[in-house]
Amino acid sequence: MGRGKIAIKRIENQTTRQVTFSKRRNGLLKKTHELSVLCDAQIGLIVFSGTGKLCQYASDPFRMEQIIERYLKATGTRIPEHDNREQVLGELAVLRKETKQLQLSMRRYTGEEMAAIPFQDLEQLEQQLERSVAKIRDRKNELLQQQLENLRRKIQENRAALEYQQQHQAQVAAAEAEQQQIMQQLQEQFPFCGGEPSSVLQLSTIPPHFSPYHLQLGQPNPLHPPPNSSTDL
Amino acid sequence: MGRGKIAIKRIENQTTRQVTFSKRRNGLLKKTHELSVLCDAQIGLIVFSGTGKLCQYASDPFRMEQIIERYLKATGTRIPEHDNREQVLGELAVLRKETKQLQLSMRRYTGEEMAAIPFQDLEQLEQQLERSVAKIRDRKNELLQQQLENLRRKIQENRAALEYQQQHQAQVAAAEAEQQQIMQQLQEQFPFCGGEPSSVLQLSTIPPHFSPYHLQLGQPNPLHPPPNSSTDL
DNA sequence: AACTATTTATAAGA
DNA sequence: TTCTTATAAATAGTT
Repeated sequence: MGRGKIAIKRIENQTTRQVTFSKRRNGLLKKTHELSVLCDAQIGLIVFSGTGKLCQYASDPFRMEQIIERYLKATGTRIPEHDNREQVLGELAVLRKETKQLQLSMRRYTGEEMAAIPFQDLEQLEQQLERSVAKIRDRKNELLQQQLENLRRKIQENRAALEYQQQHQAQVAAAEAEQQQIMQQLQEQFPFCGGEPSSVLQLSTIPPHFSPYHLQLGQPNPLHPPPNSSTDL
Repeated sequence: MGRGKIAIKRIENQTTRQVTFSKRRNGLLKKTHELSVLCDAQIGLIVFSGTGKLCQYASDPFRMEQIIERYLKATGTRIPEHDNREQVLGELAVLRKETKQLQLSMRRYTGEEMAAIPFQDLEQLEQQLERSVAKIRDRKNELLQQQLENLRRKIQENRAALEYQQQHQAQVAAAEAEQQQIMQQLQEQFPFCGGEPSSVLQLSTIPPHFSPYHLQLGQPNPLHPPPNSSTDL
């Protein structure tokens, strides 16, 4: 059809080829549509041009995927490597088996389902469980020891702080008593003086090692630990 | 084209529709082929007739699957439910998780990997294991009891058989002795007779309760158990 | 893209 | 389905 007849073989002239492609592609789409409408057919058409451009037709209420799906189903074809299907199914099988095995093991470890286990295996299982229990007891002991150690240390710290405080109070009391005594002696020797001694005199009566710089509250002095601090409980 | 022009809408007459389908389908296939050859295009055509029959065209060096594959790749489409893909992947995820969990449980039951378990859980685990061990011991006992019972029964059977045999032998011996005695007496009283007595006389000397019908070899008589059969061992 | 001479497709009938 | 054939439609080559 046309001014001349042409042979059905690749058109060598690129321009002519592209023009013809354009014209005939439209014709093909039109014919495809007409067939699907006139005869109630489900049609999918996929065209990749020589330059790689895609053009498609799918008869109306459907989409190309549905038609492809129906095609694959009808022909029993699978798109290879469209997914890693085989691989996934393989892993699934392996996992199913593994899970089943594990569940069985667990049931044996919890003492269910023993009817099928022969005596020898029961013996082994028992021994394994005994070993597990032993390990768990060890671990429990370990934890208990740690906790104990923690408590012990805290108690020690508390005691050290307490003892230091007590010692301090005693020394303060001693200092106060000494001061009282001195003041009393002063009053006896100099009854004409007022009740308050000079601050200079008062300060000099406190022993020099009680200056604030020697106090380390809350932390026992590691060089001079209080007595009985390291052996009991 | 043809004797008359027709509107592009579904042909209601079924025969006409099928005839038209056949003609136009051929035309479409021809046009498709021509386009693919003339213009070097990759074309896939899928046609399902109104009656469900499939007809297809794929431009030559290719097969339909390749064209579909290229199409899917080009459009980034996935065929939904082309398999139970989602379902499979879902199961895979679940199984992976389950297996991991089971492996962890197993490791705990075998006493590995306890570093992360708090004391309370260790306690529980220990108790569970103790219960398992108890169950296994029960089961072992059960099996041992069964075995014991089997042995006991066999011994009993053996003893019964043995006793019967002994008793039988004793009675046979007694009968033989009796017979000897009778024969001796006979010979003393009738020295003229030959050494062999009649078979009738011989048979009559065996007690009647030793007929074969009373023998039940291999199964002790439950109504008359042999002495000492139920308390020892 | 539009034109048009010609080829091709096909509707209706057999 | 296939053949026939009048006619509609498609399109090759041209502009």
